Amino acid sequence: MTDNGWKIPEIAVAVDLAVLTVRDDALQIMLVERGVEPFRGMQALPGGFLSDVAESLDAAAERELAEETGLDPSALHLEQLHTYGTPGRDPRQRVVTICYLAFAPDPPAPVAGGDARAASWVPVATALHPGTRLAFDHGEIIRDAVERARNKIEYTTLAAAFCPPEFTVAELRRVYEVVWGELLDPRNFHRKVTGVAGFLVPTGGRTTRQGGRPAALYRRGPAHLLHPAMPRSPAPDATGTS
Amino acid sequence: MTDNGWKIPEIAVAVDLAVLTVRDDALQIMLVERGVEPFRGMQALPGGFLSDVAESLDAAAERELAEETGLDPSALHLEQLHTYGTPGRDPRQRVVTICYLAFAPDPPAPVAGGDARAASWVPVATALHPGTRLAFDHGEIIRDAVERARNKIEYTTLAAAFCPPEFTVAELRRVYEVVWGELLDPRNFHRKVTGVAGFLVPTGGRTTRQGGRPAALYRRGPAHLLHPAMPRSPAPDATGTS
DNA sequence: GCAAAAGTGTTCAATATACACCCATGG
DNA sequence: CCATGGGTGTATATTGAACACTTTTGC
Repeated sequence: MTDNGWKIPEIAVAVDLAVLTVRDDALQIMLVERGVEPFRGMQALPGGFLSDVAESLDAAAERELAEETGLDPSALHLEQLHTYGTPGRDPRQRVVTICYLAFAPDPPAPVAGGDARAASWVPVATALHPGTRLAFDHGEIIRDAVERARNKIEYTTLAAAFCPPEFTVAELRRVYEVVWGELLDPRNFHRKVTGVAGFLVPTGGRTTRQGGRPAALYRRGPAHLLHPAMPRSPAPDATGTS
Repeated sequence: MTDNGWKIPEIAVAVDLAVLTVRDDALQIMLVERGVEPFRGMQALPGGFLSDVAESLDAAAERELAEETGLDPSALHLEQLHTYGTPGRDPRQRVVTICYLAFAPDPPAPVAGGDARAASWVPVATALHPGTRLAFDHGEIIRDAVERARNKIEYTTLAAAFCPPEFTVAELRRVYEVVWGELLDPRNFHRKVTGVAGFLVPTGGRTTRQGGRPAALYRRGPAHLLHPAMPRSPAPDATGTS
C-alpha cells in the first residue's frame, strides 16, 4: 500500500447481504423495501453503512444480518462475496459496498427482526425478472450471489446449509435440483452423499410419510469440502470454447 | 442497503495488489519497500488509496498495477480477491482495502515502472517466512492469494497466464508443479492438456534444446474453464473430516 | 395388494494412474 | 550411439451414468 499524497476522498463504506434459501422448490433471496430515497419503495438487499466502532467486516455483516432480517448469524453460513464500487452506483455519493453471501435453512424464524421493515423472501427468478425494480446495482449482485452458490455446492457440503437441522437425503437432493435447475438421479445421489465421509450424520430418526417408505434423517456432518465434487452437467463456458 | 442515520464514519478505501508469477521454479509475489511510516522500510503489497475520480474498482486496480509495478494490466489476468477491513490493520485510521489477485507471466518487463520504488519479485516462501517483516496484514493476504491461485488453476486454464506468450507443455506443467508443490506425471499431463479443447493452440514452432527432443510451442487458447478439472491429490480438509 | 418413495446392486462408459515404449535432437 | 527430454500406447483402477430391482410404509 502506498500513500499517494494521503488525500482520502469522501467514500462511504457499506456492507450488504445476499441471503439465499430454498423455499417452495425455488431459490429465494431476502429483500427489504426501501423506506427512504434514493430508490424509495424499491426492493433492495439488506445492509447498511459500516460503523466506525472497532468492528471487523465479518462482524458488521453479522450485525446487519441480525438487525435487518432477524436471522441468527451463528446459525447460518456467511462468507464474503464481492466488493462493488462502480462510480454512480449510489446517486448520493461514492459508496463502496462489501457484499456478503449467506445460506439460510428453509423456515428460518419467520422473518421477524428489529429493523426488518418489509423483509421478505423473493424467488430469485422474480427478483431478476425485468418487471422487478431493484435498487442500486443489486440485480447484478444477486446474479453474482446465485452463481457463487451454484458453484459452491458443487465442491463443498454447503447445500446442507439450506436444510433444517434434521433432513432427508431427498430434501438435500431437492436443494441441488432447485439451485442448479436440473434433475438428479435419486439413486446415484443417495449413494454419493451417504458415501462421502463427514457429510451426513444419521440421527437414527425416520420421517413419517404419506405413502412411501420412511426416509432416514441426517444432520450436517463436520466435512466442509467434497472430494470428489458433486457431478454436474458441464457448464457452458461463456467466455470461450470449452 | 439501509441508511442508519446517514452518518458516514471516516474510513479510507484502498486497493492492494497480490501479483503472482512463477520464476526460477518458485511461486513469487511482487512486493515494494515502504518509503514512509507506518511500516517504513518493510515489504508490502503494491497498492494505494482509491481516488475519488469516477473510476471503478477494477480500473483503480489496473491503474495501481501500472503505476506501482510497471506491468501492463491488459497483458495479465486480474480478479478481485477479498476485502480486508479489520480494525487496527492500519495504525493511522480505519482502512478498508480491496485486494486484487493478478497472474503475471515469467519475465514480465523487468519491473521498471513509474512509481516503482523498490518493486521486486520475492518467493512466496520467503515472503511468508517468519524472518520477513511484512507491513499491515499483508502476510494474511498473501496466504489467501496463494490459496486462491492453487484452487483456480485446478478448474480453469489460468495456469497458462503464468507462461510467456509461447510456451511448451513442460513449462506449463512446471507451473502446476511449482504452484501445487507436487510432481505430476509428464506423460499423463501432456495428454490431459492437449486433449482439452481450447486450452492450448499449437503455433507450429518448436523449441531448440540442449539435448532432448524439441518440444512443440503453444499459445493460450480461448477456453477459460477446465472440464474435467486438472487432477490433484486431495487436499486435506482443514476444517473438518474429509 | 397397490402406489409411492427409499434405498441397493449391477452394468457400462469415461476418466485417472502407472508405466513401457518410441521419437527427435545435441554432443 | 548415447544421454536427454518429448510424446504415444496400453493395461488397470476408480468414478460417473443408467437403470433393474428390492424395501418399507400408507391406504
